[in-house]
Amino acid sequence: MNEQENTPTNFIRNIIDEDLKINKNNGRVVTRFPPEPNGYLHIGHAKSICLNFGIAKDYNGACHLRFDDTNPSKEETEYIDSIKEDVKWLGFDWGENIFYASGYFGQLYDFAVQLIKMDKAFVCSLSADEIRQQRGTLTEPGQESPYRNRSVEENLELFAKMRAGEFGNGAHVLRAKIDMTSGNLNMRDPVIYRIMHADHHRTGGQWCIYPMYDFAHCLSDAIEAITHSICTLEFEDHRPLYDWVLDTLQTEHHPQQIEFARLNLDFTVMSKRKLMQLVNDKLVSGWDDPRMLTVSGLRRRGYTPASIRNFCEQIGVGKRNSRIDMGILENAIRDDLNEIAPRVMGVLDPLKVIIDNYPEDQTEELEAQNHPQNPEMGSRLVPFSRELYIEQTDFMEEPPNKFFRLGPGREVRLRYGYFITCQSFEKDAKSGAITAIHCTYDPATKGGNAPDGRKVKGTIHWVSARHAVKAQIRLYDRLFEVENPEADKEKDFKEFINPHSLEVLDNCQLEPALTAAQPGDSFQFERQGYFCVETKDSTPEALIFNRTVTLRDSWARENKKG
RNA sequence: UGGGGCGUCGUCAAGCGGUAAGACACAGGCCUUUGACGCCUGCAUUCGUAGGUUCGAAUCCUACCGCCCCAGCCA
Repeated sequence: MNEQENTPTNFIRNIIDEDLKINKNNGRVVTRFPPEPNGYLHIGHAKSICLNFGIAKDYNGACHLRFDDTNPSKEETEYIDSIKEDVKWLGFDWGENIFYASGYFGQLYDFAVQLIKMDKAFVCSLSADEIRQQRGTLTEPGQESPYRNRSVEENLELFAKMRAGEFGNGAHVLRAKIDMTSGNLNMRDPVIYRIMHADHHRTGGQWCIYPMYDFAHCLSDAIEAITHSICTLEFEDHRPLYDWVLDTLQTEHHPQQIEFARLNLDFTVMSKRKLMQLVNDKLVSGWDDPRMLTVSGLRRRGYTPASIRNFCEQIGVGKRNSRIDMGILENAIRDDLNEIAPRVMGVLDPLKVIIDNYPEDQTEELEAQNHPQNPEMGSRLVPFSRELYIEQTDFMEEPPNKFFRLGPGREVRLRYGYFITCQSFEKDAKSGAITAIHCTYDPATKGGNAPDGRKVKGTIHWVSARHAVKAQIRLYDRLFEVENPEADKEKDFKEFINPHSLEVLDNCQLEPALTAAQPGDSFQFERQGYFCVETKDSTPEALIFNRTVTLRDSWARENKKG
């Protein structure tokens, strides 16, 4: 499907439009997506990616991919690789503009020295606990550190020694000298450098002091001459510090920080920390478990890049804390797959049908459209024979009036096949389960049309038993049972995991054309939903499909209503 | 009791002083060899509340009310 040509506007685009009007930044627009490589990207990051790269694209600007790798104790190369893969897969291109905060460590160090020389920063030798105690509270001002008035010379010397590795972790920190009485806690002489004897995944053992976010981020933005630095709401309180650093250092560029509301989705959690817990506690199979709202999970589940981009466009960008309905995400993937997925027949829960008046050893090849709305996608031949499988749910012993499917004496159409009428059925005496049904077919209705013009209300899918390919199908449901797993203050979010979020069906019967399906290929199993070939576990000998999303089912809804 | 934000349909969200877009959801109807898709219709006399300014306010002013974020040597 086509993505909308004109992206809906939002307050950030309005700001940029205004900036352009007054020729701010000489008309340049440069954004950046700055992930910390400490986890996999999720749908919330996708929103930010679409926002930043989308703006760059629409304003003929650029969007930098910059890894905010200032904390070696949490970051790993594995995450860098996955992030790059995910951004690319989503359809965005950073071109030459890939950067690392760690690439600026030298410059950042020099900026810190400059701050010290301006008497705007000092080495503080208080412990972490002491600093916390002296920071004050939300309503009381903090106290100034006893080390606040060290001489510039002493600060310079101490900072050099910090860098040289003469002190252990935590012995000293470098703090900006701002205002311990500020109502904004971030301005109460924030720590901007800490000692951390740890190898960095990119700079190795070169450094044993690392800059804090508030110092590294704004300066990285300035170094790259970013024009609009878009981040989430919780950084609103940091903006004064962002501006303070750049103003005091009088950097050539001073990007504008703009905050927007992060994405929250119903029935899931959206923080890397919590997603990591699910992985580590083995509650899911990994970061790319198809139930995870990670980019890699969605990809494995069968979501397309276009569907995610459309979703991000539909939800908009604002400053309100909101919670988006899962239905919007599902609608986005249905919308895309409806256009592009070939149609195919597969029976998830098979029920044997014997067509008593069909010759025992006969087989026919019936033509089926790959996409009824798009004839260009062609057709295929589907084998038909005396014994078939239909969906267990397509037969009822005592069907209600509005049930359009099979029941004793009822006639239905087999899609692209024949009209069949149920004559009798076999039932397991003990369990009461229907084990097989006997039908007769009308040879005149081949292909699905009755020459006498008679109509049937129902059309059901089927598969020839003799020709069927057996496959495993994994059905997914929302990972959590409650709308907001994080809302309960008493209970841990993991207690709300939906025990039925994964259901594995091992006896599915598919039409033989599916043998040729390749990992990642998506199909619509008619009347069921969209499914894709599992990328990790499926083999040509043992096909495995993931259900991406069901089709809308107004019959099920009607039933629920009662 | 400090500082920073936010309050427009069930859920998102436009709107920027001229008389409430759109999307999803929902309800009806049409179409149908997918109870899918598609199509049509309906869906906020009202914008957290109360005042005020104005010919005119969701948009400006004032005061309340409610919700979110901040006390990492995390980002």
